[in-house]
Amino acid sequence: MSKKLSTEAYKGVRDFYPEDMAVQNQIFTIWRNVAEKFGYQEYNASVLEPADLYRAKSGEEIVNDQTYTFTDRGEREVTLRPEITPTVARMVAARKRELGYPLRWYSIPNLFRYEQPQRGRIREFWQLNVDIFGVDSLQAEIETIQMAYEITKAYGLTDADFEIRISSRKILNHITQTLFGLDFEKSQKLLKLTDKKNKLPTDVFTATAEGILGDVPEGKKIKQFLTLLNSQNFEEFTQNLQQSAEEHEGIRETREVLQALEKLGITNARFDQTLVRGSDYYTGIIFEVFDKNPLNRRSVFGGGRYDDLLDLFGGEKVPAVGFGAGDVIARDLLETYGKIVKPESSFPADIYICLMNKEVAEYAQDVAQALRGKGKRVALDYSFRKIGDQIKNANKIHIPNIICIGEEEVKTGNLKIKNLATGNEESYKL
RNA sequence: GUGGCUAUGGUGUAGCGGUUAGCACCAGAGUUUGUGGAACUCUUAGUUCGGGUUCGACUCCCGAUAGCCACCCCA
Repeated sequence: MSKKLSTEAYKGVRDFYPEDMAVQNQIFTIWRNVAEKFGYQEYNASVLEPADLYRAKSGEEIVNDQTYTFTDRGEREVTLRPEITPTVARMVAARKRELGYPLRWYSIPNLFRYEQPQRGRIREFWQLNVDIFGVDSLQAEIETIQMAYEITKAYGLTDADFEIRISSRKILNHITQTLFGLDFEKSQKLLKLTDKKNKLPTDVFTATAEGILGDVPEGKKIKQFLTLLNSQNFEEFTQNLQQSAEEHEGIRETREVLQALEKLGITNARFDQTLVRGSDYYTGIIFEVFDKNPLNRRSVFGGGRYDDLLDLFGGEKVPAVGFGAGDVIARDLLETYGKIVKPESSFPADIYICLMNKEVAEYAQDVAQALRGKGKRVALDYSFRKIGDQIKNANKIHIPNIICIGEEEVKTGNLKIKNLATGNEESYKL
C-alpha cells in the first residue's frame, strides 16, 4: 500500500456528518421561514465568478490576499465567491428593466475566504443574504432590521441578550468631510479608526486621531471629535453636533428608523456612532445585531444601504438595502442558548423491520413497500442477526418503532409494530 | 501573513528518557435472551509526519502539517 491519505478535511472547512447537517438544516429553516414570511424569493448562483467582479469593488489587495483565485485553462482569472452581494448586484443589473420593484431576494450561499481560521471564522461558510432593491424610503431599512431582529429571536436570544446598533454613513461622512474637511483618504482612515475605538487604549486612539485630523496647535477638531464619539445616546450626539444638526439628512433618517423600530416593539435598537462597518459601498443607514453574551461578543448580522453598487454595471441607479448573517455564529448562538434540537428527535425512519432469517426477506420487502405506500418511512435490517442485535441497531440510528418478521409472521400475516420507547404494541395486517 | 498554546487506538483520555503505553466508550467475534434500548466472554486497534540529540525518544530539540486562541483583516 502506498502513502495513506489523511482523513482530515481541508484546512478551514468542515465535514457535515448527519448530526452536523441536522443543525445546519435547523439554521437554514429559521432563515428560510423568516425570509419567506416577509415575502422574499430565493435565488442562487455559481461559486465561480470572474475575479474582476471583486477587483472593481474591493481592490486588488483583497482579491489577491483573501480570496481563492486561480487561472483557468482559458487564461481567465476565476475567484471562488467571498460574498454574494456583487453577484446579486450583477444579476439584478442584468435584468434591471424587467424585474418588478420592490424586489425582495434572499439566498443562502456558501462563501470562501482565504483566511487564518479561528473562532467564528473559517474558510468556507454559509451566509443568509437578504436584499431589497428599488426602495428609496427608509421602509427598506426598517423591514430588513425587523427581519434580523426576528431571526435573532428565533436563535433563542431574548431582547436583553442582544442589541441592534444603528449608524449612518451620511452622518459619519458629514463629520469627517464637511465638519473636519478631510479628503477621501483621510476620511476613510478616521472612520476605520472610529470602528476600532472600543478595542484600542484611549491614549493610542486619541493620538492616532490627532495625527489624521492634523490640528495639533488648537486641538479644536480632536476635542469636538471626542465629544461626539463619547456621546451617551442619540439625543446627546445630535446636540453635540450643533448647528446644522436638525436639518441634516443622516440625523433625520436615523431618528426616523429608531422611532419606527420602537413602534414595532423593537426596544433594543440604539444609535452607535462608532459603528462603521468595513465595506466601502454603504451609502446610508448601516446596522449590526450584536450579541452581548461575553462568550460570543460578536456581530451576528451586518448590513445597510448601498445605493451606488449597481452603478458598476452602468445604467440608472437601483437603490438597495441588505444584510448578511453567517452560519458559524448562528451555530455558536444556538449552542450558547441551548436551542440545538437533539438528533434523537429527528428520526431517519419511522419503522425498522427486523428480519429473522433470509427466507423472510421477500415478504419483508412487501411489508416495507406497503407501509411506504401509507407514508411511513421504513428501513430494513439485512444482517439476519439475533433479534436483540437488530433492535440495538435500531436504537443506535434512532428509529422509534420496530416490526420483527420471522416464519410465524409470514405464515399468519400478523405483524406487531412496537414502540421502543414506550413498549406499546400495535397490530398490523398486510 | 505574524505570534502563543496544543497533537497518544475510531472517540475521550492517563502516563513515562528504558513500561507488555493504562483506562472508558465505540467497533468486531462468540454465548445467552421472541421483544430487552440487556448481560457475559474474547478480540482488533494508538504515540500526526520528517529530521536531530541519545546506548536508547511516545517523552527532549528543530521543521512540517493540523487544531485552538490572539493580531492583521473582515466584503
